[in-house]
Amino acid sequence: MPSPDHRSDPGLAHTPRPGGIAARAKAHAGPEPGYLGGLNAEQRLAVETTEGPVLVLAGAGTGKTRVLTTRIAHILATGRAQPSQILAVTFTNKAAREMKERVAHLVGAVAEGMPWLGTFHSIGTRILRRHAELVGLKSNFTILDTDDQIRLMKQVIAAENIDEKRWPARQLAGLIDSWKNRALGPDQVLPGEAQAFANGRGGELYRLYQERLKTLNAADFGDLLVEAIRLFRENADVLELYQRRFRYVLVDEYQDTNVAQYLWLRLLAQGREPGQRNLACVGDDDQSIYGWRGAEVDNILRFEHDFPGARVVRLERNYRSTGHILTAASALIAHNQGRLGKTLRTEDVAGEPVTITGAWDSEEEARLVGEEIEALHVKGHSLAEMAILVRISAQMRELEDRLVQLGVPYRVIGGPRFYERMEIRDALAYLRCVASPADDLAFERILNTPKRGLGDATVQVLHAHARAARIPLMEAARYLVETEELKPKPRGTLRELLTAFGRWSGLMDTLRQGELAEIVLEESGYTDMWQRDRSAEAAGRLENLKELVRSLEEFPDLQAFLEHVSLVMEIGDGDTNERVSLMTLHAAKGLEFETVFLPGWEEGLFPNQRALDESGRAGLEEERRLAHVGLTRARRRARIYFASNRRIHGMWNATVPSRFIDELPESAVEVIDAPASYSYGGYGASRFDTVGQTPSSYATPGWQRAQARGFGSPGGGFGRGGTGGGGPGHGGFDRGAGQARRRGGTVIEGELVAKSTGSSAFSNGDRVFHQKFGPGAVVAVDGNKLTVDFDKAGRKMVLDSFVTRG
DNA sequence: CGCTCTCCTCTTTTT
DNA sequence: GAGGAGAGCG
Repeated sequence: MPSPDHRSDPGLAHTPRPGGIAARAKAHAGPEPGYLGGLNAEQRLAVETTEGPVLVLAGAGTGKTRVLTTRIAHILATGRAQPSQILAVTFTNKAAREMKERVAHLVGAVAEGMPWLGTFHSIGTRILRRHAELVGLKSNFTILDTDDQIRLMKQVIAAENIDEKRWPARQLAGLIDSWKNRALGPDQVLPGEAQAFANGRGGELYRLYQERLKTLNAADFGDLLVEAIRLFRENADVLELYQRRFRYVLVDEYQDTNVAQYLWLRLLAQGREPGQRNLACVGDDDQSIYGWRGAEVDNILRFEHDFPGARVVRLERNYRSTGHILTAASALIAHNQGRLGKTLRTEDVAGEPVTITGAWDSEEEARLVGEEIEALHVKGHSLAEMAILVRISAQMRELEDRLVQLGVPYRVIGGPRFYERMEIRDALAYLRCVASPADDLAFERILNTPKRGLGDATVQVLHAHARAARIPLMEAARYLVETEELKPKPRGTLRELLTAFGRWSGLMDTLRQGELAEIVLEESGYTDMWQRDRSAEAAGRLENLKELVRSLEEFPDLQAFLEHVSLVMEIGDGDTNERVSLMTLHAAKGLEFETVFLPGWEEGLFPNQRALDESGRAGLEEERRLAHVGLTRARRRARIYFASNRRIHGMWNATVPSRFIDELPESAVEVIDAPASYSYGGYGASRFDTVGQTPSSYATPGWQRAQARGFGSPGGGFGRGGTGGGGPGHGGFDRGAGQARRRGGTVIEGELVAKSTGSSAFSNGDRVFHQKFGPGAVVAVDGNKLTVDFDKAGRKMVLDSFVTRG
C-alpha cells in the first residue's frame, strides 16, 4: 500500500511510495500481507489485478519476475486457487526453476509445490502423455531432439529419392519447424511455402515425416505444442477439463510466444465462464529477440485486441541501471517503430557514461576489452560482475584467446550444451536402447559406435527388413542373426551386441541406473574407445561421461532420467566463482552485471547483415532490441567497442561502426580515444547521420574521404599520414594489421612479464597438458610464460598456470 | 569397411 | 579459419 499513513503490520518494512491506486488496493482489505511489502504502485496493481486478462508490460529491470511470483503468492494466499489450479508457463527451465523457488520462498513450501508451473514444452508433454492415444501416440512416446529430427528427415528424403545435397534435411527441418511454430499441419501448409522445398514436395515430406514419427512413437519439440492443440480442438471434453482446472493462467516472456503457443494459451485461458478467463501475460515488446525462431511480437502488440477488456499495466521504474545507461538504452530503442511504448526511468544517479571505443581490428578490440577487465579487477571489481556480450559466437574465440593470455578466468555461457555433446548423446543412445528396444534412432546411432564393423551395408539390410516387416530395427536384427542374409563376421558381431543388450535390459531392475550405465559403457567398449583416443578432447569427454553417470544417480529411475534429458537440456549449474562471463546477447537476456562489455558494434555484424537481408526493417528492429537488451544488462558500466577491420569467414573486411552507435544520445556517451592504438580514435559522423539528427561533434572528415575511396574506414590513412592513398584491397589491410600486431606484441610482453612471479616450475622438454590445446611439449620458458608445441594444436604461448604436467 | 582428403558452408537458440 | 560431410581410395 503506497500511502504513508497506512497502518501496517508490525515489522513490515516497506518504503512508502507515491501512487494513486490506494483505493483499488484497499478493496482487498484486511491486514496487509507481508509479501506485498516493497512493491511499487504499478507492481502492486499488476499483482492484485487477479481477475480477467492482464498484460503486464515490464521493461528491463523493472521487477518482472518479482511481480509474477508475488502474483502467484497472492492468488494462493487469498485462497483464490489451489496450487494445482494455477498454470504458469515459462520458456526456459531456468526461468521455471527460479519461479518455483521464489514462490516457495514467498508462501512457504506448499505441499505439492506447483505441479503446473513449467515450460510450454514440459506442460505440453504432460498433457499429451495423459491423452496420447487421442493423437495417435502411446503415452511413453519419446521426444526427439534436433539431431534425431534431422536424421529422420534425411531418411524420409532419401526414401523419396530426393537428392539430399540439393535439398538438405536441415532446410526441411527449418521449414517444418516454421510450420509447427504456426500450428500448421501438413494439410494446412500454404501451397506457396510447400513449393519452397524439392519442387513442391515440402508438404508431402512433412506428412511422411509425421507418419514416421507416429510409427516410431515419437514427437519432436514442435509436436509437444501442436499435437496438444490438436488434442484440444478435437476433444472438447478434454479441453474443458483443463479449462476448468486452470483458474489462473500466467505467462512469462509473452513477447517470445509463437503462434502455436498463443493458440495453446488461448484455448486454455478462454473458458466459457468469465471466472475462467484469468490470464496474465508478462512481457516486454522491446526485448523480443526471438523473431527468427517464430516468436510473434504481434502477440503482445495485439493483446488488448485478442482479449477484450484486458487491463494493461506498465512497469517503467527501473531498479537496475544508472541514469546514463538507461538514457542510452531508451534513446536507442526509441528508433523502433511499432512498439507499445514505455519510458524507463530510474531514481539512481547518472553514473558513468556509456563508453565507445574504436579499435583497429578485432584483435586490438579483444586486447582493449581484456585490459579494461584487468584494470577494473585491480581496482577491486569482481570478475563475476563483468560480462562480455557478443552478437555471434564466432566473436568469442578471439576474446577467449585474449583472456587466456592474460590469465583472466572466464566462463562461456550457452555454447554447446552438455547433453548435446557427442559422447553424451552416444551414451544416452545406449541407455535409450536399453530402456526401450524399439528406439530405432538410438539403435542406429550406436550400432557402429565404437567401430565394430557394422557399417553401411549392415544398416541397409537391417533397414530393409525392418521396413518390410514393420518392426523396430533391434527386432529385425534379432531375426537376421538367425538367417544367412548377413555375412558371418557382421552377423557374429551383431549377435554379440544383441546378447549384450538383452543382458543389460535384464539388469535394469536390479541395478541402480548409474551402475548400469557404467556397465553398459564399459562392456560396449565405448569408454574404451575414448581411453584409446589420444586427442586433446578425449580426457574431457571421459570426464563428461563420469558426470553423466553421476547425474544419473539423482533420478529415481532410467525412464525419469531420459524424460528429464529430452526436455531439460542442461546439467549442473555454472559456478558463480570469480570469472568473467562470456556469452551471446541472446543468452544474456534476463541476466545483469555491474559492467557489460559490448564488442563488435559494426555494420554487418551488429546489426547483422543476414538479419537485414532476410527480414528487412523487422530484422533491423529486432537487432536494435538486441542492442537494447545488451545495454540494459548493465547496472553501472556499459562499454561499447567496434573494430575497423574484422575477419569474416576467414577474410579480412573493412568495417563501419554500427548505426546503433550513432543512435545513442551524446549526453549519455563518452567516446574513448584508445591510447597506444592504431585504431582511429573516435568514430565518424557516419553516413547514417540522417537529416534532422544531431551531427556528431567527433566527426572526422577523413572518414568520408576514405568512404569515397572504397575503404570502410580511414584505416590505412589515419594517424600515420599520407598512406591513405594506398588504395583499397588487402595489401593495405595486411600492412595495417601487421603493424598493429607487432605493436600489440610489445604490450603483451609488458603485461605478462609484469605478472610473472619468479621463474616457472617447468623447463624445456617437459610434457604438459592444456585444457584447451591438449598434450604438448615445452620448447621455451620465459618467466611464467611457456612456449609449447602441442601435439594437435601446434605451437602456442601459454601461461604456466594453464597447464598441468602430463 | 574405414580412413583421409577435399569441398562447402558459415547468425542468433530453447525446448 | 574451421568444422562437418561426402567422396574416393586403400
